[in-house]
Amino acid sequence: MEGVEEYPYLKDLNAAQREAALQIDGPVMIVAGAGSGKTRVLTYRIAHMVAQGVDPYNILALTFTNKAAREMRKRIETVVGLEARSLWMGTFHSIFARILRVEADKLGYPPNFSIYDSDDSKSLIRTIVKELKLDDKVYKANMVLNRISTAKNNLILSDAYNKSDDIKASDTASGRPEIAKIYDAYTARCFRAGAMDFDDLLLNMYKLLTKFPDALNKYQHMFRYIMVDEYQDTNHCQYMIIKKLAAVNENICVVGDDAQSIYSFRGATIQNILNFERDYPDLKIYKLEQNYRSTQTIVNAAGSVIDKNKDQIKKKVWTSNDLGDRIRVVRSVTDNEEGQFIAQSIFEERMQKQMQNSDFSILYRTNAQSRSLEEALRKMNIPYRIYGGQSFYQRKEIKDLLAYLRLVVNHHDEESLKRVINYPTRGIGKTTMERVIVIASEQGCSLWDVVSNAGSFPILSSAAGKLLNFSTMIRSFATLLQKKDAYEVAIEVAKSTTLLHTLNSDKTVEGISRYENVVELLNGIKEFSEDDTRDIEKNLAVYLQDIALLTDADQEDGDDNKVALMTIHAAKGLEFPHVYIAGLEENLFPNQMSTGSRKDLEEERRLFYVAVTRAEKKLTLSYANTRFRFGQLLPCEPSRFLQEIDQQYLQLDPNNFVGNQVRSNERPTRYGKGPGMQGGVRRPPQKSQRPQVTRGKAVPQHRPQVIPDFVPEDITDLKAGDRIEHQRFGKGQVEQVEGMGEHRKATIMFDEYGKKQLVLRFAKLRFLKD
DNA sequence: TACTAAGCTCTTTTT
DNA sequence: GAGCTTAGTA
Repeated sequence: MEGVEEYPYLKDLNAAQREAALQIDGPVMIVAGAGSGKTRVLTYRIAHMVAQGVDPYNILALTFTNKAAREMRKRIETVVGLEARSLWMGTFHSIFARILRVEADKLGYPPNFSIYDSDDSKSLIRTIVKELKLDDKVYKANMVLNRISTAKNNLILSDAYNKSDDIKASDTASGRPEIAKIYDAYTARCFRAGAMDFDDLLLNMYKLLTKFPDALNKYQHMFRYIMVDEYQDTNHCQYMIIKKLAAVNENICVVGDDAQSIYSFRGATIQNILNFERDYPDLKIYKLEQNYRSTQTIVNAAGSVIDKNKDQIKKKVWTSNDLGDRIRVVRSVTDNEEGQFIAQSIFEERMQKQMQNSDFSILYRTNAQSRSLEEALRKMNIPYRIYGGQSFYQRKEIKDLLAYLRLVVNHHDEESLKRVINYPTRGIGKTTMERVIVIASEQGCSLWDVVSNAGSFPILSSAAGKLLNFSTMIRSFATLLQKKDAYEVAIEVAKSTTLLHTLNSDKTVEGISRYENVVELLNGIKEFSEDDTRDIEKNLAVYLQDIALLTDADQEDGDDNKVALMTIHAAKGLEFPHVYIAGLEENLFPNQMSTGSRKDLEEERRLFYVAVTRAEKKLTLSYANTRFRFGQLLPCEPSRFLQEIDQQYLQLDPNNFVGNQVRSNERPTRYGKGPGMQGGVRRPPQKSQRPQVTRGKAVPQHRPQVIPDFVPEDITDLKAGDRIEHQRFGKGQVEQVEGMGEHRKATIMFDEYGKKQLVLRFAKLRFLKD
């Protein structure tokens, strides 16, 4: 190809990759199988643009995770140099937040708008449900938020939601006719608080582009080249925004793999790929099918599973790599044993093959699974790092300080105000806050407006002084914003609110760690203030908006050599020489919530595909016969995926049962009652989907015993030595009973939980006659 | 109003 | 097991 010698980096690409990288003009779709060098193509594509004289400032590259964005920026920097800094590269949410900050006034938001995370959103929904006097058992925050989120992702505003008969019918059918009202109130309240939730960042971007032609024009010309990674994971709103932005230049390139679409719960739809072909009939499609990452065994095994899906674009992923080892399948008796096995195995591999800790990764379906794995790794002194899970920024002490800072920047931020107004305690209790909330909704103003004018509301008279002190304090912090940097303001807030002092005086292990966390946060703010590698403003408001979109996976790893633990979702885009997939059990992976419909099951299968294709050299699949879940020890059955994998690729552990496992005919019941998730009851799996019952060794069924009636009267003559059973903690032996009458307390040694002290009046116990 | 223990409810995945 | 609510007590 002409001129290629000028760009030595192109030597790193194969023919298909090179074509895709060189085609920088016009609409392009790159269908990239797992491990096919997608990031490499994108990197060199951008490098090539810059080499061709395109100003990086005119390039917009959207990714789904900060990790992916940072990774790509780093790679581009090594090819292009410092110029890469002015690239518009980041997640949808962070790029749009940056733009909306500039354009906020057009939409009626303050430039310092707060970003509500899902906890804030849920808490707001809870308050609204309460205020509307609706049953919070029916209108569960999670469920309502999902519903609102889905609507927003499909560009259905609360007006339209109210007017749509379809929606009304389906909400009524599911027994929740008032969702429209909640949606209304939620939107109004967020707006009143000067806050956007995650979905609003997308939705408002869309509004900006549709309602303000000058803004549309500006960004259409600014983003001459647009690239979207993981296109299969975009939702309708994101699709529409991209379409708008690309409408003038049509230099748009999307990269995706339908087999790795694992975010449909977030509104992602395969429809976007089909729409893309329809919208740009003259588009060029490049298929990257050669896998450079994994052994033949792994590539083929992954293929043998994903082939079972009906919804897919057929493609043949292949590799010229070695055949490699077979995939090991390991059975353990309990989840703890599973952890021990994996830890042991990593230990041995590391020794025998001189591998690094960072060569290993353990993947799982749900965050809760990390606990038993962690324990085992810790016992074997294997350093590990958990990605995702409870994020640093979700810890209480961190949220507290951040809430103060958010409130200083945006006084109207209701969720932050509610969080800190009485922390540390300053005598503003529940009753007072309830009154404040009532006044605010009567007056249609924010909580801050009420708090800072507490004197004018007689009903608040007793607390007025305290409320005013609080608002004066917050205001005084706000005046600092002008003359001091983010770090100085944060320090001042942490000190004057006595937050730092309170934490520092708690000398328990947890207390010290909380204090250290806050100090770490403050250091983070300092770093941010001093960071000059990014071309952005550096005040507190920007910092807050930045970190609102950060997850724990985004913290710098440094040079650490640790085993990586994460959910499969978090593992997307990563690769490791040796991967363990833990918890391959029916109802866990595939997840219970997803075994109802074919679509859901196919998404689980794609998830499995993603997990398997993270492995380069070795893959170990693991499952346990029993697992502690939902507060109970439950029996587990091996995942159907173990049977779906072409058995020729598997190496069965001598003591494992895959293929000849006896299964119970009964599915474990879903926890809790009531209809299933979105829109009614899920169908039970079809008979044919169920793996067949064949001969083999029976697994003991540890079905939890249901104890119908715990009657407190039964235990009036409880005494030391009695064997009892508690509704929650199970069986145990009474060690000591103290106190008289109703106020007696018992110290009980529970078999499962160790020693506990219970107030007998409340304890739901019954005697065991062994 | 603040604090505590007990009880209840949920338990997928992420920005 | 975690996070939240409720009820009782100080």
